[in-house]
Amino acid sequence: MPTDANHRRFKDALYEQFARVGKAVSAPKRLELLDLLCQGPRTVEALAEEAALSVANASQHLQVLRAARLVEAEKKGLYVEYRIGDERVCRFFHTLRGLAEGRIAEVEQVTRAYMTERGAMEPVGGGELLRRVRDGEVTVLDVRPAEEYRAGHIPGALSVPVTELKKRVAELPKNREIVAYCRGPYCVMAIEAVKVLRKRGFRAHRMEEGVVDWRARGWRVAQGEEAAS
Amino acid sequence: MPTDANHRRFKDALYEQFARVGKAVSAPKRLELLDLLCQGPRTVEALAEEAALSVANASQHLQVLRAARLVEAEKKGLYVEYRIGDERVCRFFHTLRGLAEGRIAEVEQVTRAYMTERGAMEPVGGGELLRRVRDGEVTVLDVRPAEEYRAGHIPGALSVPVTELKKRVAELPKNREIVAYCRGPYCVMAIEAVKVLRKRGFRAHRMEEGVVDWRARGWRVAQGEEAAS
DNA sequence: CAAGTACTCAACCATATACTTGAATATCCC
DNA sequence: GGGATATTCAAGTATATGGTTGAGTACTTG
Repeated sequence: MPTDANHRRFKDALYEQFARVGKAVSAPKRLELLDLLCQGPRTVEALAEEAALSVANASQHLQVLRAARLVEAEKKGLYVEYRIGDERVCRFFHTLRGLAEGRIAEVEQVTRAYMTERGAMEPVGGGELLRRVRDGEVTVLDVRPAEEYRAGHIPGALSVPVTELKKRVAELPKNREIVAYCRGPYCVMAIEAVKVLRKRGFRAHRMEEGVVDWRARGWRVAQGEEAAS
Repeated sequence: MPTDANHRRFKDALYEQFARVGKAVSAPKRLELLDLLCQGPRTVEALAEEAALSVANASQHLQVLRAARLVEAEKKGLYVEYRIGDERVCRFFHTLRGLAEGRIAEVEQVTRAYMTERGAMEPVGGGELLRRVRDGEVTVLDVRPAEEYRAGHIPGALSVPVTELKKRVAELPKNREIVAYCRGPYCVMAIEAVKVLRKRGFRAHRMEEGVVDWRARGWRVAQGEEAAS
């Protein structure tokens, strides 16, 4: 029997399976959806809205992601809730993103251009800031939408979506340093929040890391509403 | 100014850059090339041969990988040597493969079918075996082609390509346990080697892990010829 | 059961992609 | 310089893919 031909067939079959994952992350919009889903489960409509897609198109992309087993869908009454398949999927996405950041110069160019135009401050972050956040030395603000906070947040963080920040600024302690975070390094919500806070005299900083990075470090992630104050 | 539209443009540009990496790993053959390159640098011809591609086609795939900055090319006289861009690229490939293994059932089906047909033995491996290999408690055999051994091998391993094994079996110590490794879990060279060795009365085992896994653990990888005995 | 909502399906179009074939380029060796 | 070799380029083809539009399905609510 032609064992060489068999070997070729096996390899082809194997890499074809691996490529299912590759194909799933080969479209920009699917990466955006995946990124969003790493922040928490969502309905098709919500995803379409946030990624600037038609609902039908979003649905199709989600089915591709589902076929590659990267995301899962669950029918909840009238809605279909999509969620990330498991923790490793987010890790994988982050690995891909990190690789692109490290090796594709255009990534930095594109972000730098946008961030400076937006007047983004130094993207404070890194180990020291993370440690202070973890040890509770600062007031931590989660400025993402409330559902994302509920799906998972840094323990001790207050949920103040950036859209409500101006209204609720009185709730914040004036004398303590504030660290705001959102979805990650490319998310502008925390940048916006810091701008607002500084204008009002707070000592505020932005943390680049998001919940996924937090979890990746093996630190605990809290779920649900914030504890009563 | 329409800052919302700008934001959309930024996101689109950003995810498009990330997708360059995704697109690069969306074709089975490119994944195979990447896998081979993780074992060591090679010429276009050698890659085409091993991946069962025409030279022109291999060249085109390699250019796609290069455009995504995953591999690098260097002209060496008449040949062009392709190599992995950096360590992280191999890690990324391994992450992708691991994700596919963990989440796509077909991967296991396909391998199980082929492995049992080939009469593969239990895929011994895991922490304990790795430890014994690292601590030099067994004779370690690198059964890949000699160039791959030269590009990087487990310290202390002997280079005995599976193609030469039968001729050179006399060089091996009869009383010590032997552990053979090759490119990784889907590579059949070590399986073949173990089969040959056991038939000749050696106590031989296969290790699933390859050099990339070894390096990923932060252990030292040796390069060049083996030390004179 | 009728109306409304959230999602999926089917058909369609434009473009992108994998692969082939044959020619062009670059380098080495004589 | 001329011939041989390794790689890339260019053109062509069949198929796959991302996106649109409009109809279909499944569930909820009145």
